[in-house]
Amino acid sequence: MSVSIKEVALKAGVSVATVSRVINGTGPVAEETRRRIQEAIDKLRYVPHGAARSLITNHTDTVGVLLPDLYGEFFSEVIRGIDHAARGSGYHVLVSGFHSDRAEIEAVLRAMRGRVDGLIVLSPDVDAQTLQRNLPETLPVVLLNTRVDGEGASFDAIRVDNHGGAFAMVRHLAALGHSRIALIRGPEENVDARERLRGYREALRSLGADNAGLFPALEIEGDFSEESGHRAGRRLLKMKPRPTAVFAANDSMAIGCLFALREAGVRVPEDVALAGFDDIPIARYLSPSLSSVHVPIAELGTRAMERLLHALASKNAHERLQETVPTTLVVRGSCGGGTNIASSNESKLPRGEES
Amino acid sequence: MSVSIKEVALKAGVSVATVSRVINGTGPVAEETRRRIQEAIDKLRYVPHGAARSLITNHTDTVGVLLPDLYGEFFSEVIRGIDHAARGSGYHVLVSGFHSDRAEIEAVLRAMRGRVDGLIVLSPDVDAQTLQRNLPETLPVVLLNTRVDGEGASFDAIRVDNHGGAFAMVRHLAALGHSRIALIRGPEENVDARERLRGYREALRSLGADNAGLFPALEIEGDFSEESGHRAGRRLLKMKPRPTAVFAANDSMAIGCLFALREAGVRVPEDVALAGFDDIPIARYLSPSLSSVHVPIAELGTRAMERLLHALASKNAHERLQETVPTTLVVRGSCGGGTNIASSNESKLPRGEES
DNA sequence: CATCTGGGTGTAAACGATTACACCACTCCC
DNA sequence: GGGAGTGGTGTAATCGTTTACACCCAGATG
Repeated sequence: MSVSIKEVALKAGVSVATVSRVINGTGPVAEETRRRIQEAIDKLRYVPHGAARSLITNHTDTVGVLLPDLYGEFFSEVIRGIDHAARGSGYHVLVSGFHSDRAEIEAVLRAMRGRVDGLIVLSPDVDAQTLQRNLPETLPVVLLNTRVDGEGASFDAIRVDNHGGAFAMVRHLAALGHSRIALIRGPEENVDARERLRGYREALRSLGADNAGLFPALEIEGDFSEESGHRAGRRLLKMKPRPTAVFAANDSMAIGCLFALREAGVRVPEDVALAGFDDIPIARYLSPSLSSVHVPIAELGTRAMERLLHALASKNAHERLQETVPTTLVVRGSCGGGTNIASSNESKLPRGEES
Repeated sequence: MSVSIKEVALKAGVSVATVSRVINGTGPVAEETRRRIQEAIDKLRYVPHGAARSLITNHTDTVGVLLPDLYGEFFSEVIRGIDHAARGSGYHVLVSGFHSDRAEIEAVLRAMRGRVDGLIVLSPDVDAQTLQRNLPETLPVVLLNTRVDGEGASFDAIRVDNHGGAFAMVRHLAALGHSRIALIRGPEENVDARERLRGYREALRSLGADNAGLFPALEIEGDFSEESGHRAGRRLLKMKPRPTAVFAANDSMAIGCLFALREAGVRVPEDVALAGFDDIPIARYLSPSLSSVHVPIAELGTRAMERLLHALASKNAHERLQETVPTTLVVRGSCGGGTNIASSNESKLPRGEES
């Protein structure tokens, strides 16, 4: 099998303790001894055994990341943000996906014991209770876009200002003169989707009572996938009177919808205005370029990691925080605010954190 | 600290051995005893300690994935494929990114010792030698799109048929009547980029000697990023005579280039035909939709994981294989093969594995 | 000269699990 | 009734590290 510290010690003619000391740079070692040991290490290609080490030191230098699905640009960006912050502090990242049934998430959670020092959980579908029950309370956890109701205060949490972003986008579309604004919803059980829906409804309500009566009819269901956006686009075209603007609860669905509209020969934004949510990188490269609510995705990951590092540093005795990251309105061609040459009318309207 | 097997044993009034037997379902245990132990486990919320367990059992049920960068859809797709296959077999995935300098990759490699049972390394930039030197030879490794020269036979390897795909695409463009076909190259040190370049050059050469004299002038450098594609697009517009077709060594650069062309009011495909490589999911949603060389990305990850599982099952005593995954030509609107309504002229031309 | 100091080193006990082996109490069978 | 099984359990070694503690041997100090 693999070479262990004992064999190094044997070869160098010293005890394992001394070898350990030169590896970790702890305690005094004579220069000559150090040289001999280093030589043995190199010659034998010795590499310390991570599991053994973390068994005694009680830390792993690894953080776990739990994601509901490894699909799409959103998650890859989050991971990138996390990995970046993690590596900067000498941590490794253990990524695990799960499909949202309770049994599986419990299994994954338990598998983390002894392998990670902390956890970042991104789970818009599963509530914090399930986590609570399956984790030792000594383990630092940061929740990302996860519903925390009531007792969630035992975890740190970061979430995106979904409500505020949706609200702002709908108001923007209305300001452009649209009165029949449709929404392509996200999945029912997803907390992001619910918040965006809430933002949409409240924006319409804030625009006057007569609109308020209309909105249920202008909501079309979707599940965040491009395909569901495509289906929604087709259903939308059959509605009469046809909506003059469509707000998709994420960019993937907006893209699917755009595709459906184009197939039908409907022009965007001339015939129908379109907007999405997330502002994934390709949004700007579509044509017309897609207006969207910008979410600083990678930054979200970075923030989460920073919070986790902080928890780790204070041995989880720190104050728990619930943080909301603001979103930004990005107006491009697809909602017809100006010309539809993508690059010329891009503008960012910063928004506060009111939510 | 966390609750250990000893405390469970104490509470249930049995020895740790019996508790272990209940947990792992090994050996006979009286029904009554089992019940008592299970009760203690539940009450104490006991979860076995992963590191301790893997120290003695000598396996971790975890595979490591090393990626040069966590950026973009390509990598997220690969991870998705790997994770899918891994979970299906009860393995976890430890993802780590690195920036391509040798020191960092060595550090990451060493950190894996004792934490993983096997490794999938995706490293188009770093050669296999460095790996060889920093890994115990008992560790199963699958290389993905990595250069293996000479002695690489000690690792399994999977790679994409870059050469064949590029060759086919250039031939296709030529068949459409283009004679001035430019290439936006990928980074010099990247093995995928090099193979695509080789395919491009050989295709031109195969088309006749007079073309052969031209090609060096029609190569523009890039680095696989959208931004470099954008720059390349601008340089391309200044060339005279202007190329009639552009083949970008990946889709990201094609997108950047498309953007540059559009800014300049140059129509695609009427004025300039455009094609990419990878066929990332958004390719079909651009307008015009992007012709590309399809690479089955997630499948690549899945295959790699399957090979790794096979190696694991045979304790790394299996036969090493070098496999080339075929690519497929996907003709869409951007290269002007027919009309440019995306959905109507999409076609896949299957290709063999000749390379 | 005895004592102290401190650098350099080894011994052995952890860490939290798994598992070979031994043991005991039965039943079964000749 | 004495072995041979067999189901149920405990003891203790083991995995590869780290680290508290003890030890030894200078040289310095009183």
